[in-house]
Parts: sequence; C-alpha cells; structure tokens
Amino acid sequence: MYPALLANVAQYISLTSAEQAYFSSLLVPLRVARFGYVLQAGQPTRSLFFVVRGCVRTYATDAHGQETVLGFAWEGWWGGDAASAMAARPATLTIQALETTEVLLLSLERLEQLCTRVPAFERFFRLLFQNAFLLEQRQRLALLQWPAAERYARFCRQYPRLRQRVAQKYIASYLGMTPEFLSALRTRHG
Amino acid sequence: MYPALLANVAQYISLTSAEQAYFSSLLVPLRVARFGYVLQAGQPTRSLFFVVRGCVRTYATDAHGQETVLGFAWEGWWGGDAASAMAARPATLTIQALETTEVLLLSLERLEQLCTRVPAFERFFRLLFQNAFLLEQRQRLALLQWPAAERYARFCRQYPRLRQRVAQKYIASYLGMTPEFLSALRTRHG
DNA sequence: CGTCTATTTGAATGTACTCAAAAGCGGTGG
DNA sequence: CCACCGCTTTTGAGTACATTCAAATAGACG
Repeated sequence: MYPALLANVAQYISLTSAEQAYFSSLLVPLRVARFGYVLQAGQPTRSLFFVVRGCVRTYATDAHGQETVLGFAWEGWWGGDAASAMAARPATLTIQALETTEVLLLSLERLEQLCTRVPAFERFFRLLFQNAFLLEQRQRLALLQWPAAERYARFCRQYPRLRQRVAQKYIASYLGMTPEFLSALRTRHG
Repeated sequence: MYPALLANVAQYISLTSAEQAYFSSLLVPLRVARFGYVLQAGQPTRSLFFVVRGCVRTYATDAHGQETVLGFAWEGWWGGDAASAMAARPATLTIQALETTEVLLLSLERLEQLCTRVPAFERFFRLLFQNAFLLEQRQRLALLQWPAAERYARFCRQYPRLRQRVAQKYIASYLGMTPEFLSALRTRHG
C-alpha cells in the first residue's frame, strides 16, 4: 500500500479497500540514485510512473546532443514518456533523477487491466490526462506570448520551491532560454 | 444522428444504436458564418465541440490586443476552451470560424451525464485527452528545440492541406513567428 | 472593377544566443 | 573539518535570428 499515491487517486475517485489493494498490487517500486535514470532514450518503455520521493527532469536530446527540458516531476506528480509508451516504441525522452528518487511504475498493460476491472480508474486517468493537457497548453501559450523575463517571473510565482530545488540551467531550458540569458535576467531584475 | 461524429467515436469505443441515439440527443448543432465566433473571450462557456464542417482558429488575446493562435480545428477535430469550461469561468480564448462552420456542442454537464450512463465514454474522453496532451507536448517541444524555418517545414509536412486553407499570418502565429518573417522564409526556401 | 486585407519587401532595431573566461558553490575525500 | 575539484552560475563582448515599422504589391471578395 502506498499512501501518497492512494491520496493522489482519492482526489478524483473513491476506492474500496479491496480496490486499493488490487491497484497497489499492480505497481512496481523503483529507486533511482541522484543523476541516475528512470528512463533513457532508446530503451523500450511501456510504463508511466508516480513520484513518491525525490525529483526528476524529463528531456529530449536532438541530433547535435542538445538537451531540451520538457518538464519536472516531484512528490505527487505523474511522469513518463507517454507518447513512446502508448505507441510501444523505444523512448524518445530521457528521465533523470535530480535527487535520490523513488517512483511507482504502472505498465500500460496493467493500466488497461485496471481500467477494465475497476472502471473508476478510467475516470481517474481521464482527469489526469485532462489536467496534463491543460498544463501543456498553458505552458505552450506562455512560450508563444510572453518574453523570457515574464516567463521566468511567472515560473517563480507558480513553482516557488522548485527554483531552489533544481539547477538553474534546467529551468532555463524548460522556459526556452539559455542559462546565460536567465542569469543575466536575474541580475537585472529581482 | 451525426455520422461524422459517430465515426470519430467508433475509432475508440463501440456503441449500441440506443447509445448512439442517446449520445446524439445530448448534442446541440451550431452553425457559424465565416469570421463569426464559436466562442468569444469573456463569454461564459461550459461546452466542448466537434467540427462537422468548416474550420476554426483558437486564439488568446493579450493586454495589448496581440492575438496568439493556439491551434486550428477542422472536420473531425474536437475543440473548445477546455480550461475555462472545466473551471466554470468566462472564456479566456476566442474561437473564430475561418469558413462557414458547423459544430456540435456538448456541454460538460451532459458529458458527465453521458460518462455515467454510458461508461465507455469515460474511456473515449480519456483517449481524446490523451491524444490532445501528446499533440500539445509535441508542439511545445517543437517551439523549444527547432528554429522557425524547421518548424514551418515540419508543419507543411504534417498538415499539407491546412497550408492552403488558412491565412499564412495565422500559421505564423501558431508557429511562434511574425507573418513578415514567415513570408521571408518562404521566399528563401521552397 | 474597386476596395479591403493579406502578403511581400526592405531597412533599422532588439532580444536572445554563442563563445570564452572568471567566479562561486557544493560535494567529496583527505 | 577543511581543502580541493568539478560543475554551475556569472560576466562580457560580439553576433544572429527574428521583430518592428513602413510601404509597395498582390490577391480575394463583393
């Protein structure tokens, strides 16, 4: 039984204790050391995961080896390379632990099984993807309509703790600017 | 009965004809003339919609009146200001018809009702939001990791017909560049 | 055919990037 | 516990990609 994850699920749906036990039985805990990988580009992947402890960054690497950070996930967040997992293709994204991190893996096979046997989970994952979609859209609009300084200011307001938790260069990449430029922004303003 | 929408739903779930009829009964058809609005920022909104015919653009307007195109929807696509509808707040996005357009409105109240009475729809909307999330993420990564010329080239490959269908300035906005710059790109390359 | 808007063209500007090097900080081991 | 080492952040100069503004041309629609 994993209280943090059950609490996350309970925000959206109610489960009997038998359902909770069944759900828990489908999860595979994984512990990753700092700078280790939850997933590496090129590996087969068929899972999503829930972060119990720690923090990870998700990034794509282009042909020149340039890394682009797509996002972060810490306690209480879901993560994974959903596109690759759903298409049953090797991962295109890499997910690296920025601290000692513990996640619970849920394979898509088991997710489907879960949705069949406990239909409330169909609803849970609908709401999960709905929220993920809204966050993505919001962040994409930020990239399109705000200049770099404004994006950083909003990021600091939205995720004040994350700023002290992950390296500035990763935040810069996530916000679509170079680390040098973010550094210059910080000295100019607050 | 709306064959185009039922075909869209049938890609993911199977419905009895009674379920099809019930689903159809929840939909409200709306016809919008060219340059008319399916939704305007500031209006209350509690619906998503499916495009039967025509094409719309979805955009946000900032404090200076600057418009940013978030996306397009044409025959067979779903649209709406999901964030506002779900939060039960006035729309922040505007959705304008670029041609004479027919949509089918589905209010969130009825969507919830539908999911309760026909649980397969819970699955349908999970998959719909899953796909929407993946598209958003892909487009956000494009903004972060590709230069303007590359984004346009990929857009033309991915949506070749859309290029002839909507004004270039809207495509430029969607791709995160000015219309002047997109025009310059086009004369330089193909 | 005429008007209105979209697209193209061009020049000047600016925001953000690249490259390089110094300074700062944290983790690790002595 | 301190000192070193490596990585992150800062600083600065030069550059480039993309923007702004303005005007001319082209295209669409009535």
